[in-house]
Amino acid sequence: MAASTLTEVARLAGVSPATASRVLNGSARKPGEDIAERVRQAAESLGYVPNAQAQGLAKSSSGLIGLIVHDIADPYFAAVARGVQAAAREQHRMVLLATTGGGPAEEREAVAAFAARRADSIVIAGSRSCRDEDKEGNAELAAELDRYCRNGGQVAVVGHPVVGATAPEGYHVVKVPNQELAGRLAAELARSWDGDFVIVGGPEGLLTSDDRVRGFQEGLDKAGRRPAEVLRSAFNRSGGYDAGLELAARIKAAQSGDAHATAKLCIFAVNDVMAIGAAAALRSEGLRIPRDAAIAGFDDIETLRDFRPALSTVRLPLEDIGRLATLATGPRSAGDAAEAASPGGITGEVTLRRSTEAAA
Amino acid sequence: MAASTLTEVARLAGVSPATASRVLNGSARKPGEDIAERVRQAAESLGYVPNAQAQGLAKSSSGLIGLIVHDIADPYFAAVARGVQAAAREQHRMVLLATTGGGPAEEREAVAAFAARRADSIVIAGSRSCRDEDKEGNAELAAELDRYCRNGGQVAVVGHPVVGATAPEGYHVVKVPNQELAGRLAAELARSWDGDFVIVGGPEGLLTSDDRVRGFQEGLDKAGRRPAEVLRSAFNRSGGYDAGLELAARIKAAQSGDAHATAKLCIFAVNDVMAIGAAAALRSEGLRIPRDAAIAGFDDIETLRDFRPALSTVRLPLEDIGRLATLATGPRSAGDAAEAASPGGITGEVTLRRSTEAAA
DNA sequence: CTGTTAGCGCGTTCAG
DNA sequence: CTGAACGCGCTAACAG
Repeated sequence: MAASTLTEVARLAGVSPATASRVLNGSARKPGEDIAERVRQAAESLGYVPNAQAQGLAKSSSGLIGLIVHDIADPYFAAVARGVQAAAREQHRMVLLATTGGGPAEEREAVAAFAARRADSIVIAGSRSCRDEDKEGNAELAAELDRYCRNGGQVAVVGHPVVGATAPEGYHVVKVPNQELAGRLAAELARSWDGDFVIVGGPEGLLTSDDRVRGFQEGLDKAGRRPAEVLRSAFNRSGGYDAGLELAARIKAAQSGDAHATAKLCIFAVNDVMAIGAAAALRSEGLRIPRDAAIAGFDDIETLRDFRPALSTVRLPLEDIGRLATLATGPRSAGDAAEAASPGGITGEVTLRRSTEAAA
Repeated sequence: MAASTLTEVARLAGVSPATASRVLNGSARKPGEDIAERVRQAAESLGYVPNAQAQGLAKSSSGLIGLIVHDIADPYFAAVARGVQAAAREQHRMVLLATTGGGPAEEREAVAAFAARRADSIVIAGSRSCRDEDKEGNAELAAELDRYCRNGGQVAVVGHPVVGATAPEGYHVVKVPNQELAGRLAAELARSWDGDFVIVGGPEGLLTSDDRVRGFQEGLDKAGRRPAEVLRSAFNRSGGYDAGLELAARIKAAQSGDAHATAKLCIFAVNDVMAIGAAAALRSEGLRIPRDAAIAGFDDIETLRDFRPALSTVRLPLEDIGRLATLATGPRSAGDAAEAASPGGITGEVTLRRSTEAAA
């Protein structure tokens, strides 16, 4: 009761399997139109569906592209995934999805699984970590990727290269100017904001977070402001919420204290989701934005754009990032075309909105 | 320069490929521990990665599960995808992702592609459509699914069966009580809301939308309220926004009109994303919620929970839905276990929040 | 232009 | 308990 095979189609059409293969798949040479039609009819009537596994085995190329994310329900990754999916579709490839929660060990597992499935390429979308506890995991991940590339696989990493990875043939990095953009955000904010700044960052060692923190501090410095204090918490909504609670307590203390000359705080959360969490915490403590504190994020997540007060942030073309990563691992021409389309690589845009307006 | 094969491992270990296969994969028969260790060492030193394509060919079972969504960046689908992914991972299966934009023709394509890859099962997460224009597409999709099931594939559809599909062996439907829940939402709203209701629905013929519209009307009826007018627009944020603009105009007209006795409107958008769009439109027209109008959604999308005013909605366990669909298509035991775990199937919960509070 | 042959890498009978 | 042979479905070299 299994699906019908090419051989069966060929038999029904009264030709050899090779001929059937030539007409049903884009072979270089075209059989006669008369016989071709017969084969097509046979295939149709049998409901023939080619076995991609067998094709892959024979051609050693699967048409599969593996995508590794921390969490597909996180809108950041969902947006990147959309780009990957769209580009894959254009290239007639299919996306294999793996979610890892961000641990290098699980990422290594995912790479191995993709390698086993003979995925033609792999896109790693999640932020890299260089924490000590991840050191071993990173090394193993690097080794796995290295082997994968040596076997002809293509890899694209968003943001930073995998820590410790040598850069073999077929290893691409889609650079995201997190640091520079965070610096520009700081510069723009410094223009309209007199008070102090606080940064709500992810765990130390998360490269994306670290870049944004560093860039923001640089921006402040160039604007002649003193460095911001950095609060560390989880790189998600709940981390932002925790940090927000802490900040709310401080703000309320300052407000009720005698030294109420303390200027208002501007909070920079290293991503939008954390910023929303922090904002929720402030609100739950009875504070209002931007009256009692300003807040800015990073990424410009689409779903969050209707949030009020509108969140100041840095727009990142997440979909393009996914698309670019995919194209980089695709056929030669596609990668070049992508490079030609956006020569400088990914770029973002500081977007100031209501949440950081100085007016009380 | 390709990956090393089982044969190479066997040669290095000085055994036959069959033996190597037996030790490296969970075969029924266990070779001697001494030789097993030698094989493992050889595999390790060669960096052997089994070829899943070949395994699949030999065993005719790929360990792949195909997931079809309208748009992976839509938080609804992203949440379902997370559940599917999690369940797949537990079963040591991998997820193949396809996004179709909702058209039956593209869904058919996706099913065919999954079938070609010999996915063991397919989960279809997007709402079904019974519009006339989709009739032909639905029929072809149904035929494709039918064939897939006949060839031993497992299918799970979230919400409604594919229109026109016979229900072959291996065809499961994860039922979602949209109608009943919408009815309960209407009932609860009717308790605290005196004014009229308006429904912002998706295009007519979108089954999920239709169910929610119908259920809401039923709920109103049972509560002794008159039926709500139904506005139709796209089943996404932008559709909600369009409808919101229209409603804003009406509300403003009513407010400035002499007959200002017109009671306030309560808007029910058939999903959260549309509700947020509608809310944004009202706001952009200078109206406030719930002062000038109340609004409720459906789904309880996680990312939207920090939205203010907090959105009244119906909580749907999206992740569980994905998980259940996946388990239903899995090994016999898994499906039964899932059924045992939630015997009545999916259930939701009406959640009233600030956006529909009657107090001005 | 078509048919035949030989693998792709692995699981799984069968003998030994 | 091990090894040799065959087949999974298809493509790519040859031969006709």
